Amino acid sequence: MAIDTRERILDVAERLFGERGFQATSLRDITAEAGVNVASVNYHFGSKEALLAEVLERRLEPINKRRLELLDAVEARAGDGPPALEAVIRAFLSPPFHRQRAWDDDGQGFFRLVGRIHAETNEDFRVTFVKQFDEVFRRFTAALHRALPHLDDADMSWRMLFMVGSMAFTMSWGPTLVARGPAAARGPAAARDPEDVLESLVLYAAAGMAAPAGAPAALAAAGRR
Amino acid sequence: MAIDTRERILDVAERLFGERGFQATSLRDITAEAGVNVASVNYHFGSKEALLAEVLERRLEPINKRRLELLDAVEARAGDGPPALEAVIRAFLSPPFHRQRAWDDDGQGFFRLVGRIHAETNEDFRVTFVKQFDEVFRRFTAALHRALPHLDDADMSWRMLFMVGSMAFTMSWGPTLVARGPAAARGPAAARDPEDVLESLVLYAAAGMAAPAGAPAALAAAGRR
DNA sequence: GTATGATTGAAACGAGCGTTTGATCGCGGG
DNA sequence: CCCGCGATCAAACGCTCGTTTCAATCATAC
Repeated sequence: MAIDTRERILDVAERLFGERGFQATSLRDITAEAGVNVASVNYHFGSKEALLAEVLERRLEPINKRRLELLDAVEARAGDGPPALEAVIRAFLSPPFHRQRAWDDDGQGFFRLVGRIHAETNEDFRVTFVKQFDEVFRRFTAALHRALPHLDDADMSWRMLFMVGSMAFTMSWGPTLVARGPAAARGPAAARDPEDVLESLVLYAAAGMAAPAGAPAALAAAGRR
Repeated sequence: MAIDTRERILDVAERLFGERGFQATSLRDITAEAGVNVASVNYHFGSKEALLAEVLERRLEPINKRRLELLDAVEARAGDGPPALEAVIRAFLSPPFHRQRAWDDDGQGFFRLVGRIHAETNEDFRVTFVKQFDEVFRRFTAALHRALPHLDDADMSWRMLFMVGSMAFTMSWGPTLVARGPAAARGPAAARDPEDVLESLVLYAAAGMAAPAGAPAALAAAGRR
């Protein structure tokens, strides 16, 4: 019926998974909206989980490729010296945002899906999901270590987790807050361009990353407990 | 059968919702593990969603109360001057962490649940969920505005979103990464005390919050695009 | 000791799920 | 012309879900 059944399923699934979550979206919801038969999902993808994997990979692959390209450029510019912290962080954060030209764009489905996926599905799927980022994490960890030599491995790991958390949360909640959030989180100009939010996030993450390393609690304990 | 059926259900539900997510946990899973009848959930709570709401409220209410107490103390100490940024942020971030004495503690269920819940359930539930934080957000927004007068409303809203994102993500993924994360996110000392992670997060968030305000993209566009 | 209202129990309900089946369609190559 | 094959379709399968029913049980006050 459709020009390309596979593509139609992927498009609708991306949007619905993003809007309602993976578990809460049924294959019948997807296929009805795409105007295709229920069986076509299992025919083309094998299972609902495999469909999710393909939805994610279709978008994440180019995003992670772009991240590495941008990092290459930043490191080339730095030569032998340490790369510029803000540039490294921008290389990491900007690719997913550049799919999102406006908060109510068509790309919103994927945008929110990526935010959601970090907290959904089971432990096994998390491991699979994380694997897609292995090289990206390795490269960016190394670059950030060069830019921030005062951080040890543990500090760096946790701070990267903080940064990813800010990003994921913004992608997941940004559209909600802009559209109809609580008064406290909706300033007069809160609904800014996604590009502005990216800039804001880059500044925030760069400052957070560059914060002085704290003493372990074991050492500070006497003064605090 | 049990000493208190209600309490047993709440305890098990908290843990399973945290481990597997809300949608992926069935009432039969919960009641079987709690050793009570399936019907008792609907008898005591009315529905599965109402059970989730009660699981959350049981923990969030004291946490938010504690946040406001700590903020009161910080503001009292500041007198008429601006409150100390790091102290305000610590007042916000520390209460949920203080339930989590170790990464494999009993409190882990709730810890992960709070992280999860930010990305799960439907849009309607989000609104309900956010309402629980109305006063907390208002008070902390005001305090942070006093500590950081250079930020406008929009900047402040987004940066608070970033901070909450780091917190939620850490609560959701921390246990996973500590237990069996990817090599890149597992330094030799990554599995530090939750208290250390809290300190790390406070430093990160304080530095991020204090970052200079960026120019809107519209103004910076010429130089960037 | 029995009446009473709260609680628990086993069983079933109807709906919806992901998946499978087997017939049918459309169409390019022999 | 029809064969073969990938794609699509309606229908059904088996299962699990949240919820409901209604009888049995318990604790307590009289």
